[in-house]
Amino acid sequence: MKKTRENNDAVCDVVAINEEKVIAVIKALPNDTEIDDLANIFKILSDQTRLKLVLALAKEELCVCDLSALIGVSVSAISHQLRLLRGMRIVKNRKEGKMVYYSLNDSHIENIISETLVHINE
Amino acid sequence: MKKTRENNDAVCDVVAINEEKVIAVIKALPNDTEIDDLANIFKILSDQTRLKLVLALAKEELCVCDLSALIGVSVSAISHQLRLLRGMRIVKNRKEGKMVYYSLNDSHIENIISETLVHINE
DNA sequence: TAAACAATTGAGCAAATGTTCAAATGAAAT
DNA sequence: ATTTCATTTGAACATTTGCTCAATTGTTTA
Repeated sequence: MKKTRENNDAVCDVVAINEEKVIAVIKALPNDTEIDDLANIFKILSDQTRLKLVLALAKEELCVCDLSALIGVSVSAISHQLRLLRGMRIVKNRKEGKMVYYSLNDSHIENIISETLVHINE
Repeated sequence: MKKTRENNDAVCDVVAINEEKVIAVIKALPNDTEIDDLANIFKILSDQTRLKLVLALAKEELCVCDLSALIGVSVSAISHQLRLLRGMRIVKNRKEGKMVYYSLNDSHIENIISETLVHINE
């Protein structure tokens, strides 16, 4: 029951259970930047509100107020989430008087979602 | 400055800025279950550790210890995340003595990821 | 049988997340 | 000019998340 340290840590005691395999896999993996980008795209789509925003805007250009009614979430919450989507250049907006109209700025996102829908309905 | 309620809530004061549009979009959206499933898939891929697990297991069957070394996260943390991935049937495992080998249980996931990689490298 | 060890599990904790609330901004209408 | 209203913004808050730590399980080895 020694507890010097390193009891449950990253590296297992066996020097290398499959060092070659591990190294080969590491080399085959996307690089850190790509993995980071991947995770960020999945993260932005992982919230129901944001996902619905993207799905809706893929169909129609809509104002914040409409989006709020459509999704059933407060205008404020919608606005906060739109900000994040704008930050990732997934949506863009256009002002018309008091109103702000949002639309999709990224057709690839639709492909990602439809690919995932295929997966779900398999 | 009336604060009866409903000041900042879901529905804007204008009776229907674009009721038809909104209703049309609602009808065009995936149903609630599908949206929920979509969000859950994106959520499970939105964490770097889990994403790396999936990417690694897409290349090779690996034991928990190897995965821990490969990703650089404690065995315990890896095990916790593998549990979630197992829960979503994204990975499966196989026991061999003390060791547990994990592999991908879902080829669709690879398509989703590669579709997203295309998007990133555009 | 006891010791070793890969893996799992549950509790605890700090950080991140999504919402609400209240106030601010900016454009249109009176 | 003042009011109205769509939208934005920042702070506060509760919840969720992913990790560590310690203990446990189950299998192999001595």
